[in-house]
Amino acid sequence: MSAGEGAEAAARPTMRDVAARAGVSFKTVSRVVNDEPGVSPGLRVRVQEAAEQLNYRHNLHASQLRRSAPRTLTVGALLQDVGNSFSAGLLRALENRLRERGIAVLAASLDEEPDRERGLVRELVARRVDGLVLMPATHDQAYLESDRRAGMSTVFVDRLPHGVDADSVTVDNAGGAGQAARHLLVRGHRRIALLSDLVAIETGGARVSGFRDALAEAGIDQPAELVRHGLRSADAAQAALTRMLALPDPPTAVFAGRNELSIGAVRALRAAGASRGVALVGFDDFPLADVLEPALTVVRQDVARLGDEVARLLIARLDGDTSSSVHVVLTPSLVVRGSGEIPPP
Amino acid sequence: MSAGEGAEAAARPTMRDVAARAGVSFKTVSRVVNDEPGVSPGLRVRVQEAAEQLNYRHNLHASQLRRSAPRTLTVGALLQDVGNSFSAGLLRALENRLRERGIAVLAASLDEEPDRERGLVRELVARRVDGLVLMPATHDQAYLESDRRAGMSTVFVDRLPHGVDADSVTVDNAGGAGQAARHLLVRGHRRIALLSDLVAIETGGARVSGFRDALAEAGIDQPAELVRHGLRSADAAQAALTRMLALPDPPTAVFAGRNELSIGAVRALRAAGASRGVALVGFDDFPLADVLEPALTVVRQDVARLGDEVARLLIARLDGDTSSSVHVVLTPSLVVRGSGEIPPP
DNA sequence: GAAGCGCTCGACAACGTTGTCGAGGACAGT
DNA sequence: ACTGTCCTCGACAACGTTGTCGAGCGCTTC
Repeated sequence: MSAGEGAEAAARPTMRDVAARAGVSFKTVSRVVNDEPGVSPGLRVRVQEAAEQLNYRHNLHASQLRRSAPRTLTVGALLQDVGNSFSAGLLRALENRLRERGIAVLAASLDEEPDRERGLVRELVARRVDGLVLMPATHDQAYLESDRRAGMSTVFVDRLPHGVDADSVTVDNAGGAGQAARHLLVRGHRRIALLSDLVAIETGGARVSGFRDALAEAGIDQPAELVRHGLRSADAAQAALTRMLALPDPPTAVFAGRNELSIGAVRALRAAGASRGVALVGFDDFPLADVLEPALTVVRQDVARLGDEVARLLIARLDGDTSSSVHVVLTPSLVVRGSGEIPPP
Repeated sequence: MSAGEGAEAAARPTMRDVAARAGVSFKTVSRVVNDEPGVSPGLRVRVQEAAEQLNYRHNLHASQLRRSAPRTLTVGALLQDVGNSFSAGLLRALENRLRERGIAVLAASLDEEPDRERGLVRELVARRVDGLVLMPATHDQAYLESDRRAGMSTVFVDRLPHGVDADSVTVDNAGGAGQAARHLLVRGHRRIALLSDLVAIETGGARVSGFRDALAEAGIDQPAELVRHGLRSADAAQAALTRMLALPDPPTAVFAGRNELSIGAVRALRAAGASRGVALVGFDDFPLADVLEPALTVVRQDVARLGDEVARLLIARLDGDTSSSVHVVLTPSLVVRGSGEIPPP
């Protein structure tokens, strides 16, 4: 209709077009665009005006292709699920630190699917990201080796690397779960239910073993009826705990290994009218934990801190730090709010 | 130490390297990598083996540069804050739909800062994203015009475009707030407090006017002491409502214009011991709204649906749809849970 | 006033890939 | 056996940019 044949997008102007309009060579345009020295002030403004008039936009792909030290100023963040509060908070913290350096973040979710991880890594490598932040869904990341050698910096987050020697920032899951267990034990609880996601997920497994080790130290052998693994959702946790509460000898306390499972547990206790009778400690804090009744006692991981550490390590690697791998372990803290301090009957 | 001078990253193999190893021309490698016809089966596997052995990785930047219909298969998502549940849920929904098409998402947060929006758009354009999903922080997006003409598809989300003719997917904020108001009115409330974020934020403004219009229709003139704008956080909302509850003639119901403000309101009511005495309706659902006591009645926006619609429109544009702009408006729904059904004293 | 220096600017190659075109060989039809 | 057609494959240019190098000019220095 208006311009040409309708759908045709006007071709973007290049440095050559700007050069023609300003009456200089396109190399001079390159110098101006990149703020390089060696252009007289008068010419510089003439070029800038020409660029402005033509709506010239620098092409980072062409630039990156030619540069001697190629940098896409892009990193990938492969997280468990960018929609959940843990991954989302982490992503946000990463963004804050990386943006200061002009680095953009390609974000994607893995949903605990190993194939998805491998496929997305391939894509990110094809896009030549400078770095990768990985919350792995696979159990062996040896496949990353060749791309790391080719210059892709990698930092693992929340879970340790396996089969590859890379930096990581994790949380002491076993220690945190142990804290939770002892918190309940000192208050006299002996029948404590354990709700857990897949133990194959590293963090979940560590929480389970940290928890059970603490019980074992106290000489308690947890019966199978009070343990449920493989709970993938709040609904599953709710159902599992509801069944336990109906046992002849129900638990007097509950430990939920992940925030969604805590929510399921709260619902189950609520439905059974046991909110104030059964103690509950969750792993992972979440926005409204303090306005529940009773307010939820949790083991909190500092997500912002986690993201900061990851960004710090990644930036150091991008800046050429080739020292040996660093493994930062953050200690989670127990936030006492009420639900975990309910005594046994 | 081990290889060369330490920090030196091994240069990545190119199609030429693969070609040399397979004993073919590099153009043949290109054909194999892109699954183009015209290569005999035998040669094809020989090339694939050579690529495998050298850990060859396709370079999307070089590819995109040369292609006649350049596509980076990347879109930008500029949202309010990728760390909050609304933006994060939206991002996740977008990702689901876009990944099916092999499109990656560059995500960033605007924090309601106009300069940040303009700067990030510049960056995304320099990266030649195929499309842009924008939850604008500016009040005029005319600056997008030239880039849109140059082929960047744009879909607005949550807020309408201004100064530019682009698709949008929004929620009927005024209608939703009106629903909330009428819900309280039919139960007999007359003194209803209004907690709102900056009215300059489009969605917030629409909610405020929808709410006040509904009150006006019922012949109610809301006194200034029951209205607070510019509340940027849960704490601010809590403080504001706490003051209102201390009035000689306190509100019998509260409408909170955003989920964080609802949380502040819950805390204020809790602290004043008024949880069961003052009705509360919030705008925006959030994960634990149903386990509060009383459970929170909210106006819910379907975030997944929002993301789906945005992705659908964006993909259509990427596929060359040049029909005139579409403005999808989703109707939010009132989720009745208890807090909004408390009668006036 | 000649030599030398420093600054500005442009010509050209190169980055890794895809698009175009044509060479060469196998095969079918006459 | 000859022509024509199809298929496979390679040579080369081009995408938009940066790196290298050298030409041209004005200025200082002895």
